[in-house]
Amino acid sequence: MATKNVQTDNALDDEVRAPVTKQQIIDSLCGLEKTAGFSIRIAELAIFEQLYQHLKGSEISIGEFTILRCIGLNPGLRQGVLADTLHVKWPSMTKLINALELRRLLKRVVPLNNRRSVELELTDEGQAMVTKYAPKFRAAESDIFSMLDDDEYRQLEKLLRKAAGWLQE
Amino acid sequence: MATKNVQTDNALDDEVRAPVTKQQIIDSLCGLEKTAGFSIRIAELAIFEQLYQHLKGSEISIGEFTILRCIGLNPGLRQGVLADTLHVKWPSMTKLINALELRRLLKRVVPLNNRRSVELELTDEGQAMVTKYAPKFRAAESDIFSMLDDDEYRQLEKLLRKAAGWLQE
DNA sequence: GACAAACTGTTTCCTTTTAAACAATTTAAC
DNA sequence: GTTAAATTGTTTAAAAGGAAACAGTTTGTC
Repeated sequence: MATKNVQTDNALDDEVRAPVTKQQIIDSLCGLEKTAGFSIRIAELAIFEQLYQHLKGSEISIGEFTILRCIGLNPGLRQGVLADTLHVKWPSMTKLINALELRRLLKRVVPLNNRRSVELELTDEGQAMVTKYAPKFRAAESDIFSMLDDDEYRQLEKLLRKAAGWLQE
Repeated sequence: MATKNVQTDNALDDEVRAPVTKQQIIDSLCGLEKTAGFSIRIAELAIFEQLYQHLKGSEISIGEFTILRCIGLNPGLRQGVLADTLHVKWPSMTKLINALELRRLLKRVVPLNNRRSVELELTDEGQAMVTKYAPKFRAAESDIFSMLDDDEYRQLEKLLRKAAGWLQE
């Protein structure tokens, strides 16, 4: 009896299904209908791995830069609104803002008319940091999305913004 | 002296910069050039919050379903390749696969010709789970992306897939 | 064949993120 | 006015995720 050779069948199968590449796996799932949710997750993770590589060694992380830029463009922004906008939970935002405040990149201002809330403003150092790193982020973005031509990039941006905006409130 | 009223200036500012909505903050950042990286992150987070809501109470999470579907479409898939494809680290994949194996939704098969590696296959229960939940995921997807018409949806999927695929290897 | 190097996963430990409970302030109802 | 409910953040405890070190297996070199 050849009972010892049970696994041989699998060894045979191996030759059939052989080396599966990441691209083939992606394609197999994307071949199904309605898989933008999957695609957007994979794309986002891939893009942020790249962005992290581009910017490692910087004084600020991607998330910190985003927070500073939001505040710079919207002075007086409340902390909770910022958290909700960026889809991070309030406790996480508390820690992030604490760290940035300690580094004197932003200020907490408690307004007279609502002492529960916290309004955020950049310090001069914070503004300088945004100014310094904005070009680096733009360059990284161009590099990472080099597989798309200008039209495709704009189209993608438009569609993403429509999706994100719609789901926002 | 009115030194006590220092904060009054801020109270005045409040009226000017007033209530900032999430949409306005998104718009302020998207108004800049080269912000697809930001948009894709916000969109992805928003979409997965929705998807989570649609599917909470299910027997399997979004990630678990994705793993099972990948294995179902690519039987014999190696664990490390799957991890790299889905952009999770190997230790995380070990935990996920352990849990799914304990629930008897998949099998680990160690091939004779390479006893280092682990090939993954669905059990009948695992296959049944995929079959059961696939329609629910499709329905959730349709609902979540209802802001896009068919053309826009297909275009988005195409662009995301191009970006993800390009960055994959 | 024996030893070094590469491959493939796993374990351990630490950081980050989240959920749940808490505290302070304001608004609303009576 | 007082008390109940809503708003806005913070703290604490638990879960998830990742980096570094580890272990077993295979391949290549002498």
